[in-house]
Amino acid sequence: MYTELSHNFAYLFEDALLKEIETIGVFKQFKAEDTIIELGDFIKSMPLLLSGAIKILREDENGEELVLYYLEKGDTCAMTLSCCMGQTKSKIRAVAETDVSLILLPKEKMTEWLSSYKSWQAFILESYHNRVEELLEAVDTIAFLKMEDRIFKYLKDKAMVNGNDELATTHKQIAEDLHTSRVVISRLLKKLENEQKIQLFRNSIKVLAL
DNA sequence: ACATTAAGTGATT
DNA sequence: AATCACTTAATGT
Repeated sequence: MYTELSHNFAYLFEDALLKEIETIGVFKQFKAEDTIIELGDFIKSMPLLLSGAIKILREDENGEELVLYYLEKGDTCAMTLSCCMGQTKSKIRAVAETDVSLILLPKEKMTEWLSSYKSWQAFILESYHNRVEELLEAVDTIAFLKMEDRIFKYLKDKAMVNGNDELATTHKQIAEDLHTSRVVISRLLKKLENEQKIQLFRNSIKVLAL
């Protein structure tokens, strides 16, 4: 675990902190599609992403959902940060996009290290900054982009975090992620295919214009 | 052979 | 962009 840890975080944290993370952190793995955080969960520890990607979704009481952004290696979850501070329930759902490995750190440590490690403080602030930026981008996408552009952006993002331009997904799933109907997705995907931007197959889509 | 799920399409709002 | 209604194609049992 230490090798994986230092591989991802050595440039961020000093040795003493890496050692602490190594002894205190709990290594965990998830398979693709596994739910990592459910809506309403109490957060008692914060994750450091070592590998894979996590999809962050907003969801209402009816199970209607909407993808906000993805987390990748070296990231941590901003929701976790604010939940650890305020003792509140999670307002988002986190689902493993790919196979994921991460380290869980108890929330007491995360606040304790804020004062004891400069590098930790910088990392937390930087993470907050990045998450806010991503949230704003998500808002812009929903507010200002037409559905057709949203789909294409979604496909590109998905290809990016998966490291694969062949996406194993269905029109129905895309519709759920973007919170629209399947028929709309099918139509616009067909249009994108005619524009030579993607190729459609049953249960998969190949993104051409990356 | 039959049922189920994924995807394509015209018409309407 | 959403919804309805219907068709076609692929896949599972």
